[in-house]
Amino acid sequence: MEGTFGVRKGAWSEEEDILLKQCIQKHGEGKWHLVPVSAGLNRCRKSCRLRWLNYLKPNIKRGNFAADEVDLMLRLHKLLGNRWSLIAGRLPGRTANDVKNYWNTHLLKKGSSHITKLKEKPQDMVKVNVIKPQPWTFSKNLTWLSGKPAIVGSFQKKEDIRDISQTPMQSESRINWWESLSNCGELDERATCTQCGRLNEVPKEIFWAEEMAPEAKVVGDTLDEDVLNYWGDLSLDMDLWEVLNAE
DNA sequence: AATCATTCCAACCGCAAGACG
DNA sequence: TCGTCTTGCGGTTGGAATGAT
Repeated sequence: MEGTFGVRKGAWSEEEDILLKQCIQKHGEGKWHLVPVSAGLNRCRKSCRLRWLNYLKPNIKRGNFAADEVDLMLRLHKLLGNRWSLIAGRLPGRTANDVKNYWNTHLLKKGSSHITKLKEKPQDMVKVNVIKPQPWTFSKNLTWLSGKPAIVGSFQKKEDIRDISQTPMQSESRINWWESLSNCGELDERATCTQCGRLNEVPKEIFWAEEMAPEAKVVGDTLDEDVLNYWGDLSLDMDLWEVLNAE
């Protein structure tokens, strides 16, 4: 399994995986042109990058796609076409390769009923009123009832609550925004969407909804990670919005 | 049990875009 | 402005696994 210049090709061995993992844990992602040498791998940089992104990277979700993942995939594909990386960006733990493979094997070839239904819709139905995503924050009167979900507040548009002068896409604002939240002591609960009941879904609702009025629940312990996840979701929605807005 | 067909997914390839000198 | 290098993306392929006969 050697290609030109003696570079190894084909399936990765366990030893190669370990070497690649160790290299990236030590030096971090990026600089792929340096990875084969520093990892001691007889592989091309593209092969290393692909192996990491599609298989070795932490938090990659294996196994079958859940029904809600498929549903979201179908909706996003309807909007974005074969832009697998953008679609995968909205499916936590799934890679662009996963999404593409799933689409080609499960949905495209088999003529999924979902696809059929979507194709039956007139084109003008597809063009939803996409509202530009905005950072949202919590109202000040939140109360958390221990152990049980309680509707105690709602998400409100940022300008109603706190002055956040920078937009999400301005580079430095991501950290500043997050730091300001974590320091203010007001944001100490996690939020789920009242419609789907899942964590971190509010940004998605912002993206999909034609009306911007998602009520929110407060349901859990303090998790800084949740706010960061929210922020990650929001920036992805901004990416999608920009793509759609450009077309 | 053997053979052939199909499915599925990891990996490869070529291209485009961005960074940089 | 141009050329080179690197990265990231989508399309495609190869082969292992599974199912059918």
